[in-house]
Amino acid sequence: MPSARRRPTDAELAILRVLWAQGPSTVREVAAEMGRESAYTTVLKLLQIMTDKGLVRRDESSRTHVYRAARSERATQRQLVRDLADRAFGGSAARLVMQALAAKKASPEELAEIRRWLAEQDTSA
Amino acid sequence: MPSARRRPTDAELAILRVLWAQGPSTVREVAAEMGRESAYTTVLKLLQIMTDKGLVRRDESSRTHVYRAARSERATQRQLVRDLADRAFGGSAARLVMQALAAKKASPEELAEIRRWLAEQDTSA
DNA sequence: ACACATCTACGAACTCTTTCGTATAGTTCG
DNA sequence: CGAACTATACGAAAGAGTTCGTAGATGTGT
Repeated sequence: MPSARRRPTDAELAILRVLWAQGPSTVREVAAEMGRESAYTTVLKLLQIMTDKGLVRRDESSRTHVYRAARSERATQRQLVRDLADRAFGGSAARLVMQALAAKKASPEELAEIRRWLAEQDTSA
Repeated sequence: MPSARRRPTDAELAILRVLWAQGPSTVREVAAEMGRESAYTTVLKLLQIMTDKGLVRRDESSRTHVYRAARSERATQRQLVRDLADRAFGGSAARLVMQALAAKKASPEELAEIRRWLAEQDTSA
């Protein structure tokens, strides 16, 4: 039973981002948020495919279907991070972390938040 | 002038990992390291494509060409992290970091290393 | 020289992703 | 009703990625 969790493609992720930000949405709402970059039917087709893949759930109770992300943003983020760690960092999340900190300057506030997080880890150890 | 830096595909990344670990290598050496997963000519074809894309450099001075990664492992890792941050974390590396720490348990040693890194950032600020 | 091994180049097939046009059916409102 | 609008479904094409077989050139050993 290969429940093989595949990572969302780029286009799929773009749609998921809208669903996470806006909550359950119709095709039109998603398409509107994505600007004129992609035609209405392109978004529709993607959402249909994503429904088949289990990435989104579809409420068909009204004629205009409403879609929502099947997995939370956090869970998906974790999956993507894990995947990247495996593919490019020998499975080490810690090494990924240090590259991440180097890749984009984090604001002092963000650094503080990370320190806080690390401190919590310490006390619970 | 689209110098558009695209991220390496999965198969390309698998080859880059071998080149980073082993240094400049022939097709045969790369293929050997990757096991029987992919045929010799598959690796060859990939390396040819990667040469065109500028992901690897090819030394043709001897009949058996020698390939090496065009960019360092670190630089590529940073690019991948930045790309993931943009696609899934609203561009925030810090948020990516916290998901990374949550996604895979880091060892105490790794956590210590991260703290050290953060401390350095502090003094240089 | 000949047989054999090894190398690169190339093309073709197959899959996956992305895009959008068209068909068709339900809804609204004059 | 019927015209205009809006929805889903579907097919098809274009592009990207991956795989590998075959062809042809080059090197090696007897």
